[in-house]
Amino acid sequence: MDSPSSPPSSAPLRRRATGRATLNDVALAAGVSAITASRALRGARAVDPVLVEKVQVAALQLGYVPDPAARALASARSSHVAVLIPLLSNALFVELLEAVQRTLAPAGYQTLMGVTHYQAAEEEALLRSYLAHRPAGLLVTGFDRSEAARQMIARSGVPCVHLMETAATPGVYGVGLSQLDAARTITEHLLQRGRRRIAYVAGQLDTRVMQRAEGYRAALRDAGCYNPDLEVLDPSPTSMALGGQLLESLLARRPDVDAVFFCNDDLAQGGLLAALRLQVAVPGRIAVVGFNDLAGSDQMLPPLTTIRTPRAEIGTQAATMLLALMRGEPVLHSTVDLGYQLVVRSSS
Amino acid sequence: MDSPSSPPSSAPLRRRATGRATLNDVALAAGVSAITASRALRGARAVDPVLVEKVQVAALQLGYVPDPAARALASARSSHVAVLIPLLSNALFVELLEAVQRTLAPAGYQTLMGVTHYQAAEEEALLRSYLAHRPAGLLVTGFDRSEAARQMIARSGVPCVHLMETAATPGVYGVGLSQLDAARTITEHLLQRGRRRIAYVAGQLDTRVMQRAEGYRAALRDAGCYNPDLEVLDPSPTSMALGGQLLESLLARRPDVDAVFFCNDDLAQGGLLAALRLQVAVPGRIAVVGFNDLAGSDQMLPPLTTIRTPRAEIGTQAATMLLALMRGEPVLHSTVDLGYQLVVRSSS
DNA sequence: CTGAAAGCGCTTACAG
DNA sequence: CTGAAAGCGCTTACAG
Repeated sequence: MDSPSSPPSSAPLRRRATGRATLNDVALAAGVSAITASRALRGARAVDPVLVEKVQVAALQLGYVPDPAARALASARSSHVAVLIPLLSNALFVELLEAVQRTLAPAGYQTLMGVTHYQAAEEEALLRSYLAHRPAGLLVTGFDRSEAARQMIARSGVPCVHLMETAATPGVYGVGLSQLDAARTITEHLLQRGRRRIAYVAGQLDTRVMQRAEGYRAALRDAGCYNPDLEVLDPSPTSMALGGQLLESLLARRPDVDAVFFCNDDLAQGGLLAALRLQVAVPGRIAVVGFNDLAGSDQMLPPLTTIRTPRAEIGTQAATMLLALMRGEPVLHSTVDLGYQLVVRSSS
Repeated sequence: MDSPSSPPSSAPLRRRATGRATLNDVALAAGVSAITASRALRGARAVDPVLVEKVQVAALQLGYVPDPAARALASARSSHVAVLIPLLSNALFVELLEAVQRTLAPAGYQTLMGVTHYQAAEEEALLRSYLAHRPAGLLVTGFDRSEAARQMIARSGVPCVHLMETAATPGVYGVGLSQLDAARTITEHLLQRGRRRIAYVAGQLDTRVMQRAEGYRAALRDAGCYNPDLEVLDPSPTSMALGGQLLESLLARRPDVDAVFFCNDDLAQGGLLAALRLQVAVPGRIAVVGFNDLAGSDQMLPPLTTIRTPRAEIGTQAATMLLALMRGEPVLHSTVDLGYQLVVRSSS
């Protein structure tokens, strides 16, 4: 590293001493070359176990910590994984993110979070910015994105796993569940309880919400009960307040409705509270169900029937799959379907 | 993006062509030296406006994106800011985080999030790991941490701003509010409404929760109503379910209580639902108040009286302060108190 | 299984 | 206001 033949007369001066031990210091202390120290520490390639031991001891004694920037520059791979989620205000994505981070951190990867707000343009901007950092991997939510975003991902060559949905496209990696099947299941549950005029009340209207709408429709068509007039599709962001409003206007317009399937628990919780306020008996007059089983749904009055989605497990498995891809290990199943669970409580 | 003039075949072989334009390519195209291009692009030091223009045009044409790793290695400063929060399951911290990121991202900094779970050991581990990445700045929650953590921060020399609380320690930067004053205010509100047997029901018991307890005690002592028997301090993580349980056992033990101050809205929302379930009139028999004004509190039955904390503003201002510190700009006030707001709804 | 050389793409510090 | 030189701390690719 230091060429011994540069006599600048006065100062030996390493220009900016960082104070920290470098790989060279470790190599020197262990009596090996820098590259051997590097290999010993990374566990890459075969190195004489005796030397590995020596290097590890030296590293420990010197308190050596590899410099991520140097490593990234030399290897053209950073230790960052970018994770793009639509929203942070939805507990679902927060749990997903936490599970991802819990899996990636021990493997030495840093999570870079990006929030798209369900906007294609924001997703593109985030992708552009994060891809410039040459992340080692990418985790994105769902399959629905702009063609530009899709191409950026493809061209970057960065391994990418899709969260939350399942798709059979070969070469595309994903971990999730069938939103359609889950919605069909909970709708069938309502049918089995004898409900016939079942409304679907949705906000946000992102892809997954619309996939749920399809499941709802399929179940009702099969039962000969489908009525488009009972679909309430509002593009506003979901919230408890919106759930209450939508329920109230639905009841005013269609007093004969006997069940409401809210596209998520936020909306459903608000709907339940509005029913309480309006003195609409649940499940006496209307049954109410939600989707996701978020915190609080079991505390409602009455407790909410819903679909439990395995978001933590999705995060963990997606991160694990990404880890394999980043290491160049074979991934047997490019799509993993983690299923869902119907949680029947007293609201239906 | 693709350099149009890459000489093929007889390749002078840059060993690992990344394909991306480098600063040198930009400099060449602009007819200046690399260092001038660097300065022109960063806006550092004075550069002839004519040259700046040329460099910018060249950079644009070549689709030049600076390599963060190279920059970090050369300058010994990364573009990362580490943000340590206790929990992701509390909407408060999520909003804080989002505000921080929204402020930092446009300034070119990446946010590295860490979750401590209120554990000193986890915070130390995160600090150790993140500090190895030489972050440009640090954002931590509150002032309460282990001596080891404190020293790591101090020794690192990395600019650090503390979130959520206010403290007058010189040289220590913080943006927040007085948890004690806010708790005192809402307790006084209950006193003004004629309540006398006011309970404080808390979970988690982190520093801020205990500061609120102090505010509660101070207000009650001033009014001559303080009764330690009305304090319910449970170390469990807070949740709606816990709020319900704690209210129920409190009412069983002290049926004479006429108001309950829950340490946060999670607990209070659960308490309100439990009261509904138990047919305890609110505010008829007991008044109920919370803290933070989280989503849903305005939708409860009855809507919850609470303290609105300016967490988004705290995140924004803390990030802004950190930006100044990272740039070496003077920061006039090392502590910023953003206050709070008493939101009176029907539960009190 | 091990190493000498080169270089990743920037910025620092020093001159002019 | 501008630039030639050196080097940040690693890893790649090539030999042996």
